[in-house]
Amino acid sequence: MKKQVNPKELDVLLRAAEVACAENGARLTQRRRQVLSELMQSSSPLSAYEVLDLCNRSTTSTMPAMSVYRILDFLEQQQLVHRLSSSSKYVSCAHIACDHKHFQKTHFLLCDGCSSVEEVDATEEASEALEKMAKTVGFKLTTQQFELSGICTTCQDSAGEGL
Amino acid sequence: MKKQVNPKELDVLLRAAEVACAENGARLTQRRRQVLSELMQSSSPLSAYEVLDLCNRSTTSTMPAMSVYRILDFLEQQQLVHRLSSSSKYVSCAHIACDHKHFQKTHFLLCDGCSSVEEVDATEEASEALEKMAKTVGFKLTTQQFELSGICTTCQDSAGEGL
DNA sequence: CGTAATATGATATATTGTATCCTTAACGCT
DNA sequence: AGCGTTAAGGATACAATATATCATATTACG
Repeated sequence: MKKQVNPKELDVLLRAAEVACAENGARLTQRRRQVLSELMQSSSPLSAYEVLDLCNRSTTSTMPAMSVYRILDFLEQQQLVHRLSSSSKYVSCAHIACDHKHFQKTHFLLCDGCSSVEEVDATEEASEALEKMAKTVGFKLTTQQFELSGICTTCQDSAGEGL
Repeated sequence: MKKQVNPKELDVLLRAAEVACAENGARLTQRRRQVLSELMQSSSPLSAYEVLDLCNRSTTSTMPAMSVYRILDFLEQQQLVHRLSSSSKYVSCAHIACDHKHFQKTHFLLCDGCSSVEEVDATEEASEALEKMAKTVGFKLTTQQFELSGICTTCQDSAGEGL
């Protein structure tokens, strides 16, 4: 399970996100911050409309769905959130506050049990094996980012117990 | 580019599909055959509604969208078609007429250029590398099937020419 | 300040996918 | 063949996801 972030951690993350945007000549506006914040606080991926509901619950003004999609697109471009195509949901990037770089080789491990998502880097080994695989049919890979289903440690452990 | 199937090849494929269903105690009904047939004849993935339109264009009676989804689900269970989650589209399986077995380790190479799809088996090497990668964060993979973007041979070749 | 670029609001609509209830077709059995 | 059971498909409604477009507001910056 993805751990909950406390207010202090959240603040650190949001500041880091702001810096990251600034470095790209972009701005982390109030709305964008709000959307990102909701995703950061969620222990599992959220749909665009779930994000919308959370945003509109926590403020007086109401945001249209269109804005959420626009903002999610923006945040995705900034590598601050990732879209999971297998579920049409969004997660905040796990590497916002560290100096981690994305090389288009990030993978997502989706837990069948608790819906949590683990973001991992491709190993050189895996990456090369996939490129080689593609090469056998003449394909030249442009991106490597995919979603693998499985069972996380927590759910593996709890499977034996209780029920 | 996926090659076009001629009527004779199509017939062979459909017969093989019929046999495959029978082996599972399932039936390839007229409607299911129709849906599968449309997918087999398409050189690129089709959305459910594209399939629907093709079906309703080629017959007098009209099928509701619900039926297409039901049938696509059925065909997917029978491993006769695959759903590409990155585009919400469907392709017919490349291994209907051969004795190929699916081990939940089929991958799809999606060409950015021509939208064609190549279905390939995971190599042992890639599969193991991915399992190992997952294991480093305690994940146990349940399925391995994903979609990789790239450029196919044809599009690579034509990129240098012409324009 | 004025203006261009960026961001957001508002509204409409397209696309993808499900729920539900009912009718029809196939199958298994005496 | 007749009958009950199950599987398949039709009809309708609607939910969820996503985009197009035009108007307004905010920001950057000369």
